[in-house]
Formats: sequence, C-alpha cells, structure tokens
Amino acid sequence: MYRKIAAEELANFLGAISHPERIRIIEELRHGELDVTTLQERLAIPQATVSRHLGVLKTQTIVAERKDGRRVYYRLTVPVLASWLISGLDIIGEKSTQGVPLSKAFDSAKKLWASQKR
Amino acid sequence: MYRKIAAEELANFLGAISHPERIRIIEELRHGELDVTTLQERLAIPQATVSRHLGVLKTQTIVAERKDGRRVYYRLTVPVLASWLISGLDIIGEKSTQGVPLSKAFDSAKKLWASQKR
DNA sequence: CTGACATATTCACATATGTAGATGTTTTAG
DNA sequence: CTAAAACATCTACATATGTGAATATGTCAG
Repeated sequence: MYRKIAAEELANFLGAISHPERIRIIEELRHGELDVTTLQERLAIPQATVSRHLGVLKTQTIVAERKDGRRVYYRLTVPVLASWLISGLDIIGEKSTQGVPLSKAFDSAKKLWASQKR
Repeated sequence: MYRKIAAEELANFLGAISHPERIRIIEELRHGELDVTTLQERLAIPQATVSRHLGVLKTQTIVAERKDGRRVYYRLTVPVLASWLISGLDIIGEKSTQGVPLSKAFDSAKKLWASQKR
C-alpha cells in the first residue's frame, strides 16, 4: 500500500498532464519525437505557449528533449504513457456527448478495460 | 483519433483527480463504499475538506453517493479507476525516492507495463 | 559578422484552486 | 420538541496556474 508521499507524487504527475494542450502534446508525441515548431503548427497555439507546456511536462520527466541544430525534438520519456492516457479517455468515453448519462459512458468504458486487465 | 473536446474532457477528468487527498480518497474507496466520517478519520483532515474533495470528484462523476440515515456513503462510479490510477503510480515508481534518477524509475515502470499492453 | 530562424524565458495580469473556520441542513435519539 | 451527529456550503484569504506580448538566447546561412 502507498501513503501520503506516493499520493503527492501521483498528484504532481497527473497535475502536469491535466491540461488540454498538454494532453494533445502527449498524443502528438505518441508515435515518436517532434520538434517545437511542428507541435506548434499541429496545436495551432502561440510558440511561447507550446514551450511553456513542454516545460511543465519536462518538470515531471514526462518528456525529454534532444537538440539538433536550432531545433529541439521532444519525445515521451515513457511511450506507454500515451496509451495509458487513452485508456483514461475510454473511461470517460461518451461523456463528451452531453445528453448521454455518464454512468452509461463509464459502463461501456468498463468493458473496454476488462480486455486489458493486468 | 480524438481532438480538442476529448482533450478537454480528459483534462477535466485528470484535473479532478490530481490532488493528493483526492487520490487517497480514491484509494480508500477501492474496495467499496465508505461514509464521510470514516474517510475523514483515515485521511486525518478536517471534515469540510473531505466534503469539498468529494464534491470535486462528484463533479466529474468519479464518485457517487448513497444516503443512509444521516450518513452518506461514497463509492467509485468506475471501480477500475483505482487500478488505473495505481498503474500510473507504477509509471512514476521509484521517482519518490529522491536520489534515484527519474529515467530509471520510468524504465522499470515500462517493464511493469509491458505485460499488460492492449 | 549579420540577419533570420527556432526556442526559451520574463513580465504583468487574470483566473482557478485550495484552506480553515463558521454556519446551514437534515436526521436521529431521547 | 430538542440537542447532537453527520454532511454540505459559504466566506475570506492565500497560493497556484495560465495567458499574451515582449524580450532573451542560441544557431545557422550567407
């Protein structure tokens, strides 16, 4: 069992992830490294914003950088993080369609999860 | 593939979870429902604080309540959420032991995860 | 060198989140 | 009915997080 310190670490970890644009960054990096400009184009947000978000992710060692000339390529430190995150998306599933009761969304998510239980 | 809205939903979801005490609440509820007083005793924090945290979790339909007399019992809407969260803990693993470089923690976490790939 | 490109950082400000303590509501015991 | 238990909510305040705009840093082309 884990206690306070682990809960704090986990909170910091999730806190670094829980931002729409940072989630999209993680998604974009799912298949491999990308440089900042490419990320900026895909997200369509200011360069400074991308840079700061990458900084937050770096804080928790979620991404790592590799410099090549004037470009900086970022990658997921733990690639499986992306699929872990997508699992979370499955959990909330149909929640995004406002009319549908959330319990149903979680219900279908539960089934999705059953197939990949540890 | 998912886009902006899904990323926002996921961010809200993770945002509701990413707090040390809320993570501990989820952990406590892993094996079944508990009333507020019991949670308060286990977390050793003010009653009002427990109540607000439960409110935040309720916002994202992470917990549901059942009233019985003057007690209110809370449970995880999707029990598998707890194990999903623990998977996240495995990912950051040894990170909590400050001296150890994080990359090593992620490395060992990667192995743990490999066995339960989708 | 110099200018343009790629990225990071700083500043000033706005919004969000968290906390303790007091108060309100509902429910049960007597 | 009344008091106490069990929760929820409100208030006031502090801290954290997010943003755009400007600026700084490093690197390459010519």
